Amino acid sequence: MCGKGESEECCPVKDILARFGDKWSIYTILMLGKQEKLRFNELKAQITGVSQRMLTVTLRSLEEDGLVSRAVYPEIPPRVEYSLTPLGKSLLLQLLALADWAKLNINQILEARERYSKKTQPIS
Amino acid sequence: MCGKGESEECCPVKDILARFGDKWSIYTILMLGKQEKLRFNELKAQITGVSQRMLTVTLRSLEEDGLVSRAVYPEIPPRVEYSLTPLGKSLLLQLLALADWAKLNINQILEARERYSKKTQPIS
DNA sequence: CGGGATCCCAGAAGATACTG
DNA sequence: CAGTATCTTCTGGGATCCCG
Repeated sequence: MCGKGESEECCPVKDILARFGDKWSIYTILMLGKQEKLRFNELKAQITGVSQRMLTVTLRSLEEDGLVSRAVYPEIPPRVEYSLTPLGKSLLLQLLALADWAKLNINQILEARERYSKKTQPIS
Repeated sequence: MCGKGESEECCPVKDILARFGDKWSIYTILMLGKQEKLRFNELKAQITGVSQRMLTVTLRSLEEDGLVSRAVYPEIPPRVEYSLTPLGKSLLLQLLALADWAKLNINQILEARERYSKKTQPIS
């Protein structure tokens, strides 16, 4: 059962989602899913608002979980390429399904939000 | 394309996930998926570590997005029952798929983490 | 070029107390 | 019982500087 005793152990979902439930991980995975191999600054350019620090942190975390692999080429100037591991690709499939759901239902959610704001703030 | 210009608009995924990508939303949805109808304190008891404030906030947010419905019974003492809306149930399906993925791959991830920690800290 | 290290702040979230 | 209000504490994440 979930949530009765040690929620961490019995419910890996929470643990897993705690990892890529942050601001940038999912984005990063989706980007790497589109293009197979990307260099640091290519990724940074595509993820729009991300700072280099957060991208570094995110990539490290994904690497730690075995979702992303990091290839360093000892050249001058240095080159580092990131790509999804097989595990990362299998997660990608789930995220794409979730993305499809989101695209399909975004309007319903936006409508619900409007209805909600009108219900709580019938002011003016 | 995602991430080139207005990432919010072109990628509803991010927006959606920003909503239930927090600490408790997914848990809450999974709980409501199991039991159909739950009162506030029942939920609170099952979600283990959640504070009553965070549960309130989470439920409000889910209600606002039309994922959860809230039924208030004007009794003494008051009773409030929460349940998933049809939209919430459709999301539940996605989350269950994600949960399955997590359960299936949690070991690989844990192994990857161990490998990583040994790679970076060969100390002692 | 691809980061690591440090500083700092806003906002998220916990604890506690009060209320209809 | 199911919240709201307030206070405090903690953490995510931006800015900046530096280094191989």
